[in-house]
Amino acid sequence: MELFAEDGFEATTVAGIAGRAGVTERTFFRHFADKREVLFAGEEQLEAVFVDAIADAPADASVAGLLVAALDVGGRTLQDVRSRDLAHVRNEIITANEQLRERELLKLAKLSHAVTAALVARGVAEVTACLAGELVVLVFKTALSRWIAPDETRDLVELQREGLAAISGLTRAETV
Amino acid sequence: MELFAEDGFEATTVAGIAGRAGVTERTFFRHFADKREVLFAGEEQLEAVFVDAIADAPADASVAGLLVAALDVGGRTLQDVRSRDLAHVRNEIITANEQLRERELLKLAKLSHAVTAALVARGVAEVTACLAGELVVLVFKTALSRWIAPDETRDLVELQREGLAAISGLTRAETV
DNA sequence: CGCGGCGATGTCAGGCTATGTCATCACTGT
DNA sequence: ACAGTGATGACATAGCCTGACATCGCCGCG
Repeated sequence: MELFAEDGFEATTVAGIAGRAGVTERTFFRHFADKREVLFAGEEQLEAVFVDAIADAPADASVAGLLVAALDVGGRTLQDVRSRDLAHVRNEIITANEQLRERELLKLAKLSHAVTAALVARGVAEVTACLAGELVVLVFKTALSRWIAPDETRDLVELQREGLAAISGLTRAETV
Repeated sequence: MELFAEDGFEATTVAGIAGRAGVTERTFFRHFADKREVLFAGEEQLEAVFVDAIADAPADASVAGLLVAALDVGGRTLQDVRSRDLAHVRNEIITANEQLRERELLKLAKLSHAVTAALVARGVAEVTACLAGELVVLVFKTALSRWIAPDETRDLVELQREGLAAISGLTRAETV
């Protein structure tokens, strides 16, 4: 993170990172699949939080209820584990580089896929679950990008609920 | 495409592609930014179609109307320019490789961004436009993945309308 | 205590992607 | 004929990533 913030992602070499960490380049690649992965360590854990929230929801919950549950627990967890400042720096690095943006999108897609699978496991129809999975991630990432804004004071969970409501409005209008 | 389908994306080298095309490796990189980009040539044109559809919509169209307009024109264009068979092969190659999936996500994100910008240009509020842009792409890609299925007989445009309606149902339920 | 397995790391070699630089060549308008 | 322009080839090189093998410290076991 230090090197990326200093020189930018592309200008930083793996050799440089390894050197700063006091290991060899080869060792670096034993810990991270590739250079970008450094910024996405622990992503599977967040995934697990979303999945568990869906699995642990009340048996009589509606699909929409499951979405809200996943978002609430997921949003709260992220807030706890990562400070807004750190999230902001990380975000600066990522948005400054296309390769990293790409990787982030992949991670979000995986999250979406995991949520979909969790919904299917609860008996939600395939197509619905797929759309719902996408929706959860859409709301999550949109809220996240607003949450890290310096002048934003609202809660991540609150922002997520707002986003969901906005989508509801958009799509309700469209069917008229 | 031939080489990718034969040996897979990773196994094919740029030297191989260039050789098959009768040019040097260096020349390959003058035409494509990187190895993945081969499969995404002409993506900006699709983007333009969506953007133009929004720009050219009736002045009194609602936001939801703009979304439908973009999806209808975009979906129809893709159907015309790319056969289902070709789209299927291309899709097989892409989904088989994570790097390519990554790149596709980036392209879709750019499409989303372009749609958002087009909406903003028509006076739609920033936040709404952003969500709507994501929504358009979500519906587009979901419909696309269903359209290329071998047993699917429906129209791409039809599938898009269906997806939009499904989302509407999902989010309407959630606000209750 | 000595020993062998095991996991993490270092070392070395090498392939592939991607870029910079310079030369060449065909084409074009004057 | 000539200079300009754009596409290509030839060459060199940095940097990413992987495979194969050696090394070292730790731990349990006899």
